[in-house]
Amino acid sequence: MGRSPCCAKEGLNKGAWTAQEDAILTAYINSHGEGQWRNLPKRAGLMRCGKSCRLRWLNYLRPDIVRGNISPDEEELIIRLHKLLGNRWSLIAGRLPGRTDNEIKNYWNTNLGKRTRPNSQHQQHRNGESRSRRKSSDKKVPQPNFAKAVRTKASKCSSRIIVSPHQRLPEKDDRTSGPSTDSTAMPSAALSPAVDHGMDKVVGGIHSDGVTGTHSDLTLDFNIGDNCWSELLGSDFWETTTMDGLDLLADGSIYPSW
DNA sequence: AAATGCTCCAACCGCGTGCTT
DNA sequence: CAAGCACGCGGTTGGAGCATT
Repeated sequence: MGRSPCCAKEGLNKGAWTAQEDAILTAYINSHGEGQWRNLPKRAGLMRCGKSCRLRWLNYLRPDIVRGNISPDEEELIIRLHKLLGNRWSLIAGRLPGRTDNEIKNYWNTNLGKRTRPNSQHQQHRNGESRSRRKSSDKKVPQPNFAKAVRTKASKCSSRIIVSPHQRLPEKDDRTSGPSTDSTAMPSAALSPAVDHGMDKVVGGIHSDGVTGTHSDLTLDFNIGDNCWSELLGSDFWETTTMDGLDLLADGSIYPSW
């Protein structure tokens, strides 16, 4: 099938977003809502590709984004979910309220990936000569001259900043008050039905308070098709996953037994 | 203090998929 | 049914800033 370019590339800004662009995009989405990404730049008056706008919104401007360091609980959860789901970053992100797939992917590539497989090709690539060589030779189109590009680099910080006041964070605080440091326990917010991604439905059915619940409440309804099962069976999932805390039902759903 | 190397993350790119025409 | 469109996803890259020499 022929594919048209996502947008006309001529005259569009690329690279870092300026504060002004951020403001325009935020204002537009606040008043018109998300979606229609292709037409959004034109309507909002942005010299950006729709894709770029979408990415900027989803990864940075969205009000419910949680910024700051990944907590140990989140890290644990990421590792577990990665064992379970592989590189399905969006699915994993759906289990971590306020975290974006991009952020988790970056975190994995820079931290967890290294730790779990220290001699990986990825690390060799990132640390090896190929990268430094690329840096000097592979030149892309120079970025346009922005008046002031916003470097949105997240600084290291010891505390998390919650942008949205109505965003309930994982019941971290609740749990820290108790002795529950069980490594098998998923942060309960991770079970919130925040995201439901098509075929890989990992629908956490849990009470909205995210605290109480029976087994049926906690059922992770893996709506897995044949292909996905064969993928799972063919992978090292059953070797790498301890499955402690997870029970497999005959209907294919997996629920935690803690 | 300067040069060089490395890390991290925002942003880009290309592809797959579902929906619409 | 095929073609085109729109969106979402995962992999990759660029470059600022930090660390080391």
